[in-house]
Amino acid sequence: MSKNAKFDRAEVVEKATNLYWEKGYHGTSMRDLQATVDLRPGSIYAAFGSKDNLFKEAINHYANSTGKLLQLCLDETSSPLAGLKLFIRKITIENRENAPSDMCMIVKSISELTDNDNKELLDEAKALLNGVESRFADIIEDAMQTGEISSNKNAMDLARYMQVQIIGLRTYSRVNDDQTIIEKFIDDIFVGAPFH
Amino acid sequence: MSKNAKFDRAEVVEKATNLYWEKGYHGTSMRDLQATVDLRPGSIYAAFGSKDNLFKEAINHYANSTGKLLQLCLDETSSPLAGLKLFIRKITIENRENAPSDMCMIVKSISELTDNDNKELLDEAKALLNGVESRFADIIEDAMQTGEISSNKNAMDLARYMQVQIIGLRTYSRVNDDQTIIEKFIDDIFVGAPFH
DNA sequence: ATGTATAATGAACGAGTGTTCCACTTGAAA
DNA sequence: TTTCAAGTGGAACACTCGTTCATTATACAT
Repeated sequence: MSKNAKFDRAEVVEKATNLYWEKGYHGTSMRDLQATVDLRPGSIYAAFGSKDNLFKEAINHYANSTGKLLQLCLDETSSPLAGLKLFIRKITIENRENAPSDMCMIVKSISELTDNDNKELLDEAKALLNGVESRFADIIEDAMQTGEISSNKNAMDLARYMQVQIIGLRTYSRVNDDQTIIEKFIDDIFVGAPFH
Repeated sequence: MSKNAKFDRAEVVEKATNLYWEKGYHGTSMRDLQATVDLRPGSIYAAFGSKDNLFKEAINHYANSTGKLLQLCLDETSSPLAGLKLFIRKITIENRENAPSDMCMIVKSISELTDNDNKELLDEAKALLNGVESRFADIIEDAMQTGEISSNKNAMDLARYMQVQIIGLRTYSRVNDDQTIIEKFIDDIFVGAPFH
């Protein structure tokens, strides 16, 4: 063996994630990254291999953190739907000021990446968004089990509905960030047609 | 006087728009543009000034075309809401294969541009999206006049609701492009809570 | 036919891109 | 204390970026 006391990898990924999240894949240069994670190219490339690879690790870290936040919301509320609602409130309102961007990093990535130029990263982002959707479906099935939602509904349909509302709302909130309007919209999501 | 038989400016803007729409602002290089509009840098810079300026013209052209499409949909249907629904169907399903991207170019731009690095273009895009929203509000007010919608609803609220649904659905359709699901979703938009 | 103002061309500029390479440093094993 | 594989720093590479500008081509007025 030899030396192994390097930088804190988790911390580097966290910082890289925030930069990619803010500026997007194309808007972030390796020199931007080098500066914000305070590492020289040699170290970054030894640890992550390429800009693409670092991005992949970043977006996975993002999805992971978001998943943990969702679980936290479910744990501190009394029902699946209440947890879901708290989660939406957190990402659209409460965590807004500290977040690098108003929008979901996965959605931003899906929006800017193309099949022609960045197929691999795009597919990664799509897979992660699908992961979120099936997590939503699980939660909704829990809600059907407890009777919070009528059990003759289709969980996948509702999960999809949730997904569209959140994507739409977060993007919309970049143009109109009136907090009361956003809050009202969140309330309306849960009395929307698919739930009846 | 002297020479004035130049290239067709409208045609150049159209081609530039499609490229920006597909690849985004950062993903499109001036050399990409030079190739697709078949002009040398000198001509482009004489006519448009800069990459930013050309983008501004492109996104305005896009908003204009979309506005015309919406009007067309209203003209060939029997009610404001039917027109709106046809419009949504067109942009999400019918025009899909010919379009450079599944998503709305304005939304893509709002998603990728930042206040720090591209404030001017971002503000332009936001203004255009707000323009769409007030157009929606006008249409909804028409629908209230004809009794298609209860007139104790708030037109701005409904316009905002439409906006969020369209943004969410178009983005979502990039991950799941099952046509029957998209169609079902469009139907559901118009029986959604805000309409009752 | 000639002169002239304007448009189009494309080489070139400096700065920035992702990435590589190698000399240097480090710290655990011997 | 010596050894040496692994980690780090930073100059440099080949290329691309947005943009400029001197040159050449063009078409109208005379």
